[in-house]
Amino acid sequence: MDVQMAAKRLAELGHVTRLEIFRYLVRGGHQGVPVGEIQLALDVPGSTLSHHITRLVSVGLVVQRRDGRTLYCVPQYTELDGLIGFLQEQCCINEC
Amino acid sequence: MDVQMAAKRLAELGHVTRLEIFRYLVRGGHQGVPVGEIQLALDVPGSTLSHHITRLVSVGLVVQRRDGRTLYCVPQYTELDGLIGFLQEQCCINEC
DNA sequence: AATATGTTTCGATAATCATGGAAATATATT
DNA sequence: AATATATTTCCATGATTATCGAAACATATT
Repeated sequence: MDVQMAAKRLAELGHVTRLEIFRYLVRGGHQGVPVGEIQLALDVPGSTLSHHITRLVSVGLVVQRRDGRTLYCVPQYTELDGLIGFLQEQCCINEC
Repeated sequence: MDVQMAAKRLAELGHVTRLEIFRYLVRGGHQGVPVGEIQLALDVPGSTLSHHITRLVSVGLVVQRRDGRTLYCVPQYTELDGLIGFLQEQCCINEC
């Protein structure tokens, strides 16, 4: 992962609401969580929530899958791992 | 580390210039790097650089130490570790 | 086809952030 | 004290972001 992509992903996770959304998704597992369930759980207005999810999707941290009327949001564990790896590489040059 | 602090730190690292500054500091080691050296290395105008460093300091990712005329910027490895830990906890609930 | 449910897009407003030149501050040297 | 070096603060401008109600869109059910 290059530094631009890392920065973009860090920026998207760098917002409390989005970080909480992502956390909620990760806890939900690989099958994904419906947008409506996130809305209920985190108590965020639909339009605001949609905006934040769009941003997470735009950097590849979340993927959406539709099943009938419900849209499932699936956290991309691999991308998060990559981001963690990037930070660790930075850190470990002089530390680990 | 609570979610607010994590989000704040992620947000500050979520900017290419700041991420590059931090990377440069980490590679510089524990003794720290003078502001002027960062400026030279990354080719950022002084006022802009100062602004970004201030932000990194404001969330505890960098600490400054003065020696004569030069201000050394010291990356806080422990805080970065904590942030990485936070992300890993999120990730590992369903994955690792 | 009409209605209900789930989610997004639109649109407007307020807030925050990024940028960099010029001037100011702090410390050192002569 | 005058000058040089290192860095910041001030200031203004432009850009991006956050917020959320209302309306629109998509899919399902009756």
